[in-house]
Amino acid sequence: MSTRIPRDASAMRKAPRQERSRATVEAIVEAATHVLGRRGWASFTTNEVADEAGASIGSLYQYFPNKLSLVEAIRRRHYDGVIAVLERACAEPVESSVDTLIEGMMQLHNANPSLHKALLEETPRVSLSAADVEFEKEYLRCYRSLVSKHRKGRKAVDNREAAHVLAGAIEGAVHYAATHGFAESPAFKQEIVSLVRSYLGN
Amino acid sequence: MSTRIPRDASAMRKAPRQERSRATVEAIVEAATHVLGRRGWASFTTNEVADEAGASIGSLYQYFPNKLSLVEAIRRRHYDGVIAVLERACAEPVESSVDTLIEGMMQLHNANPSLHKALLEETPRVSLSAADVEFEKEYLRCYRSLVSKHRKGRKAVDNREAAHVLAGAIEGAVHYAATHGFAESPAFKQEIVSLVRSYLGN
Amino acid sequence: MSTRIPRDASAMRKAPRQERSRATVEAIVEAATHVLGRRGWASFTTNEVADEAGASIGSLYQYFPNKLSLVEAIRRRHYDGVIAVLERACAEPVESSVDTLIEGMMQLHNANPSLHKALLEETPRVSLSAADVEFEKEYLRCYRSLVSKHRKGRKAVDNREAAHVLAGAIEGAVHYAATHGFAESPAFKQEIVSLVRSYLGN
Amino acid sequence: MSTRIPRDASAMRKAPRQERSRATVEAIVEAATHVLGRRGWASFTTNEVADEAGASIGSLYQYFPNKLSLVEAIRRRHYDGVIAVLERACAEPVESSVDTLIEGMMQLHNANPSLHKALLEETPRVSLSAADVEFEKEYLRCYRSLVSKHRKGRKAVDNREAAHVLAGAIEGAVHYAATHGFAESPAFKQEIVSLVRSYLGN
DNA sequence: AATGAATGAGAGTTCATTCAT
DNA sequence: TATGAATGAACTCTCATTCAT
Repeated sequence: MSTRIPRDASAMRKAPRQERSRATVEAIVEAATHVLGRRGWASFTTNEVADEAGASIGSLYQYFPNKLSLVEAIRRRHYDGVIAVLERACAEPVESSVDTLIEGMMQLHNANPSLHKALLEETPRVSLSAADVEFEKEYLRCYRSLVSKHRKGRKAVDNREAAHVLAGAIEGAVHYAATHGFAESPAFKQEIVSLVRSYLGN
Repeated sequence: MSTRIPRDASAMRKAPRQERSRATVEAIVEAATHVLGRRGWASFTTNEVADEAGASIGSLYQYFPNKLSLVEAIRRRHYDGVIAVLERACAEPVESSVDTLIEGMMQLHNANPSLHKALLEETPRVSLSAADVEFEKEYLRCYRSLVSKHRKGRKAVDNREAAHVLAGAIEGAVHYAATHGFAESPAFKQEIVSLVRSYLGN
Repeated sequence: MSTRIPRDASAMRKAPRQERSRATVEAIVEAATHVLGRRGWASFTTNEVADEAGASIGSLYQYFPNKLSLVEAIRRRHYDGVIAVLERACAEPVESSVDTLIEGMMQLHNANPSLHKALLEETPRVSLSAADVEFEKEYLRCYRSLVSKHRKGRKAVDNREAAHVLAGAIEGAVHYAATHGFAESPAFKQEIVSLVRSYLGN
Repeated sequence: MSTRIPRDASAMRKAPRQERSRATVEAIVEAATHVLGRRGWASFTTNEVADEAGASIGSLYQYFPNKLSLVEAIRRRHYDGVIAVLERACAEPVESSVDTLIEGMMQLHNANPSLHKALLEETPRVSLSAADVEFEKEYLRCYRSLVSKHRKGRKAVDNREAAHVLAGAIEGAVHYAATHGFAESPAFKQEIVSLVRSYLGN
């Protein structure tokens, strides 16, 4: 069935109160991650997720309002990883920050390539949940901070635009690497680094 | 039903021989394009495509072995557009080639944003059809030629790597522009151009 | 599952064009009638209907958009029967019209008591389909005509109100008879007739 | 799930002994009444009832063996109201009794129309619980008494039949009024009164 | 006595695909 | 060659009910 897309996919149906249920939710998200990586979105079924989590399908739906919300939970975790990498890079001195950034991004995407392919290329994006908006804001804040650190004296408006371009370009290059088998290549990584460096003027 | 993905998605079941058949096939691909843009992959149904094409579902399956092959046909057309842009850029003198390239890519993605979103973010990629491989080869040949034209005197191996990075980065930046509402902004386009120029050393 | 009620339950998804499909639709409605009578609404399942009709579940949904639409089709047939009885009664001379009316109504409800119980007491009513409105209009037209034939010289407004009351009362009495085991009793029928007669003033 | 109907729906699992329990049971029935009126039978869920009652689902099942028993409790209250109206009417002098009866019935059905619609048209009737039988007996006793008061000198057998017919007709007419928007109309009420009066011979 | 997490059978519905006409 | 009726596996999701705590 072609996955009628609901609008409210991001919210959890109810928060787990007891310790027991928190573990259940955790196991479900864990299982969903495995299943999505293994099968891809097209064959991702809620029953298999529940099975793998060792929970009943009923329990799954007690906490997740629909299939898509499982993937949104996974996406949220991915976002957390991205933000962490960005913040780590920002905290570095200028010289090493780009290296740290690209290294971190490559690791993130290469940790589970098929999962990220499914997440980025197959799963329908829900139309801007609150969490999405929050992520985007944080994400761009980091990129802007990075850009302005490298390009002292430029106009803020330009830096803002540059942050967008940089974000898109890095994501594209890293994703390309991950899907074309260059994820482990240090030379490829270096090449991305030099793309970023030359753009930022170092 | 979870869209069991077949292997032979790209081949057409049989080539249309008569004039009438060719028109039918054309109408079907046209319709598929509309439906995919309108509904997204999740609600893309072969019956709606046949309907919109003014053909019967039976006729559709006479020419396309399965649902995915419809999308592959669309993707092929997109590829043709990409190659055309690349070749146009290559044919230009060095100074204007980057501008032409980015301009062309932006137009391509912005002509039908929802279609491209569906094509790039939702539709499962068939595992390397012959056409895919062919496209990739041509695509990279163009990028390599572009890179080497700008970076005279560098080693071929490095240029090959640079071509990959450039391809990924441009795709990422352009896709970012298209999905974040910057597609019409000349300033954004200029920013991408300057990313590419600084990387290529001009 | 507690039968989320859809709004568009009355329309058929598509009209059967060929002879073959007309037969299928007919068989499905027939089967639905049996199943509803046998099981009641609570255990009325689309799969059993398809089974009993000798059709596949897919065929059923090709013509009926959802479970409720099956019952609406049945209800429409019941309505047709009611109208037929009313028109027959109207066509009679005044003296025998009430008798004919009650007789017909009793037969209608007693032909398949469990079906009518399910139809009238269990099945959710869809909020006023076009067919419903049409039926109500015709239904009341008949009752008004009946009332005014008996009560010459009364005001039309009063007759209109009387038609409503009469309709409700007859339905109630007949339904009571059917559900309490008096459906075959001529004495009971006569008692209803005398209720109606005394009200209409004959 | 298709609402497997249990036999023992009416019995309460255990009688509430303490004051607190009695309050809980009261709150649950109250909540069930609201939910049934608000949602209709199709979307009436035990979990929502418990929620609205401020009790846990476990507590609910401590006092009510199943979902249907909740509705039976509601139905019992409705029955009590009906009997009260009937007894009030019986206690009146002949001249005013019919008026009192119809007035009371109209009020009863119009107090919460959607609840009564759900109760009478949607909720499956359990096959003759003891309470049902008890109610029916009392109900008919009242109607018989009313009939015989008006129709002195008729045969008891006829009066018994008339009581049935009258009960059915009044219920039908009142229900018709409630579901067709005439519940507040004094003229409509008068019309029902005159139906009853003419039947009873006054 | 009360809680609420867990269960899971089973329902409705879709849609890619086939094949008789 | 074209049609469109027919198929049915497979999937999502609900909710009455139980039972460990």
